[in-house]
Amino acid sequence: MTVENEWVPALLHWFDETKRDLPWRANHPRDPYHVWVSEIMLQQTRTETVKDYYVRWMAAFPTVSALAQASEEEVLKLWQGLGYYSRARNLHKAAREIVLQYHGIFPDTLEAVRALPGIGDYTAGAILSMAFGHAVPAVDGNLLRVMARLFGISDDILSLKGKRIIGRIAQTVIPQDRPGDFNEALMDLGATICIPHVPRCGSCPLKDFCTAFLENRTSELPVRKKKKAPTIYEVTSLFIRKQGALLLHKRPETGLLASLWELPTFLGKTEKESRKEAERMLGTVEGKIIWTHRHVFTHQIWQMTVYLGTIPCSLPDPSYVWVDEGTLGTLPLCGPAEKCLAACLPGVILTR
DNA sequence: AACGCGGGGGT
DNA sequence: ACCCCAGCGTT
Repeated sequence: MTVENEWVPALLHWFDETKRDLPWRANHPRDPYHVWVSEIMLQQTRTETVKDYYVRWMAAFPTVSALAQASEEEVLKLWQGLGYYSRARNLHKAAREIVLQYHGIFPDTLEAVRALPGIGDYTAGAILSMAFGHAVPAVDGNLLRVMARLFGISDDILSLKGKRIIGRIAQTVIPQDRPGDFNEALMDLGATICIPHVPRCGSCPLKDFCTAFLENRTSELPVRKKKKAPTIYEVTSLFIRKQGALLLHKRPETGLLASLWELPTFLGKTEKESRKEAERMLGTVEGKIIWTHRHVFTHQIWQMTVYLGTIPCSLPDPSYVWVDEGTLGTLPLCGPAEKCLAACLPGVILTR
């Protein structure tokens, strides 16, 4: 298969003229640690959201070894609110591997980078191309969307087949002298022009080459499978204070919101069911509702009711802890807890 | 291949 | 109400 690639110089020229000014693009040449952290933060996360987290992260953990020396709780605290918390745990784990196995020097081969926890095909390609100049495509949602439109590919872009077809084309056309710029140019184009719903084809540097534009198919491409509907849970949480301390629960080390702190929280199919479970675990629930909230995850919805609770005579297990209100700011809180406490404990510092 | 895993912004 | 975002790991 031959691939017409006259669009590549047009893309690179457009990138040279209009590339976005982002915190992780400040250094030249790019530092692999900086590229790595930014790419992990950007997984499934918008650029605007990442900016502030990235700046705070680099101030706290300026190098791989600084990150390796931090505690997991510090790392999670900086990640609080960003979501997909295994990303933070894997960054931390990988930093320790890099220190132990590579003397703190970021590895520069595809095999070694790809083997680090939290780094898949996309992130490996991004780091190798941007930090080391290797001709490896970074196949993310932007690249898949842009290429599907450019070449009129109607396979599901998230299927293995779709990714394989597009990845092969990208590997063929990626310029050996500017692989990192090529990947970033496609991301900028995907983020600002070739956007998901209604692309801004009028200002696209590739419109003369784009199958979807020329055939008026931009509304049909790319093809993606629909996601399944979330499960709805009724949730009872308890707000229990004792002498300036608040009863919190540390979530398990795996699963949803792993290792984050929350108000004691109990899920059920019905409100009554979740409240019964709260009673069984911690004793009396007072009738007073102090806060309600609908928290939407990707695949679950929590219909939450927070009650005032009485002080239990005993705690079920060591994951329940009385936390002094002055130290709440040092704990990584999960989203629902952070929102509830911001509303119910005005004036208490929740961020370090 | 399907699923779990967050949170927020856009339409 | 959806949709999607600079995806990865597990099953």
